Amino acid sequence: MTRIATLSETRSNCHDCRLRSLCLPDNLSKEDIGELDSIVQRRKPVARGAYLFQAGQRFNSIFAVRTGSVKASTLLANGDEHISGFHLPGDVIGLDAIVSRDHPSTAIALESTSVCEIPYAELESLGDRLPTLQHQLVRIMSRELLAEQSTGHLLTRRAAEQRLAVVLLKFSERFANRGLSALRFRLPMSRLDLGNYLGLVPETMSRTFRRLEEQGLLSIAGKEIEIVDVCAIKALAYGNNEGDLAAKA
Amino acid sequence: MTRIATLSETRSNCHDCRLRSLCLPDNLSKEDIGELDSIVQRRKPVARGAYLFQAGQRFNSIFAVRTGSVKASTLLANGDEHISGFHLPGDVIGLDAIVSRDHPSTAIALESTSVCEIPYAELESLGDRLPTLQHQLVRIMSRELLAEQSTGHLLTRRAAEQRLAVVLLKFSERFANRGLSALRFRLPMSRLDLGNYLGLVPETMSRTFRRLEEQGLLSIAGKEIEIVDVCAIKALAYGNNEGDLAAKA
DNA sequence: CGCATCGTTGAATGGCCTCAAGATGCGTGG
DNA sequence: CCACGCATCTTGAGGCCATTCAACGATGCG
Repeated sequence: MTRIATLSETRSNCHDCRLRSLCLPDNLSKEDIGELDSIVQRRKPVARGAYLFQAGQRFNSIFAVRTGSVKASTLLANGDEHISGFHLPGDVIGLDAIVSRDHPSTAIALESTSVCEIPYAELESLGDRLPTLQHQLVRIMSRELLAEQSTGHLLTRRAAEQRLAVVLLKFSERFANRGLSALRFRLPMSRLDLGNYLGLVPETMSRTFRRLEEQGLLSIAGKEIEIVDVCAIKALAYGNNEGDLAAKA
Repeated sequence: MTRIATLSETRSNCHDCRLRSLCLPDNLSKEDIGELDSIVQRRKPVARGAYLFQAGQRFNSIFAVRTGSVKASTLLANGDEHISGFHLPGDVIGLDAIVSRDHPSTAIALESTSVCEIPYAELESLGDRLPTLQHQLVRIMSRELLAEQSTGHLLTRRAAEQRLAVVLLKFSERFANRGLSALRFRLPMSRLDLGNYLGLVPETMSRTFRRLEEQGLLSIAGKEIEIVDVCAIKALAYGNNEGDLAAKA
């Protein structure tokens, strides 16, 4: 809200952004980045719990997370919230709305979060002139599709411990891609939200975290997670899962 | 394998394709469709059980399903197969490979299946000249992303009956989009594959199908499915799920 | 017609959900 | 700085449902 903070936010640009390589400017020339930069809108941070956009709302822009984190959720017919994913800095949000006129899901900041807003009509026009930018948009969508597939269904089957192991490894990888530690990180969401995402109730989340800590695989302090035994976690997530279902001989 | 069948296949083109509106040619001018058509390769059908491509294989082309059906699967570290999705005529396959050099998953024909192969390098070049084609590619990827999100996690939570109800409604919708009946259709995959996709063992699949039939919601004859009570199925899938977990007051 | 894959049916085990209650943490206001 | 209130998190006991194990029936293909 202060003038100075707003200024320091707006002063930033794509070229100096340390998340550039994850985002739309990747592979672009210096001049092209300047053109992209001119259509990017940087606003003041979104407060914890505030909406970036709501489901059903008209789609106008995609958003790139600069700092903070965001959860994507939909409201089920019975009133339950269903969380479809979490977004970290460098992620691009709203790509699932391009095909329709409206946002299919709601985006809520998990903490104070600053985003770059990119009006889609202008991005599309710019892409018509800058093939490299267009290709990068397609690459980012392909990346999202890949991530969605690999997580979406690794969570369908498998026991609670395995689901948790998978999602922790996914976050570990994502933090590592952003230059942060792969073994010590802070999960930005509550246990309730993470459980919602995994299809587990909070009680099971609590018990499962405790079990993994007792087995010496994790060290937990609130939202701070330390992966103590990476090999064991990986084996649990992807490896020989004797407790798995549909085991083929 | 016969000469005539091959000829009748190769004779087809994008402009006459009845799946045009679901696929890349949608929104394109007649001339642009001709340009797209010139880079599309139509080969003889892929036999049941044969690979379109395998995980790890170099990515060169995307594929559009013309007739038949395809399952996408990955091999887990323990040797289990994990099915990440099913593709019907009009679907575009391989979009998740654009970001990397290699295919992340394997595509296997569930029946005799004919596809259009579209070399991606040529599509990209063509897209640089034809903005409408480029936009359509982005729209298709957005559509896939949306579908992946909505199915991927509706299956995470929920009981067996609800998972089955959700997936049957998804197929119903997809068949309807292709001009087929929304209430009577033939599932192209085995119960084992469908169970794998849903994270349920074959025994549970069998029992769940039978239970829905006994309740008068379905009529089943092998792979042929008839949805008898659509409302009840929808209520089960999305509605008031008292047996659901994480119910919020 | 024989074999292999797929599908079905029946018990028993185990894991996750439900319900209930207490503990912890954190932001707010006194 | 402390007290309060609320949301989040934890812990315990019990029940339900999907998996497991085992065996049989159906189907389809050579």
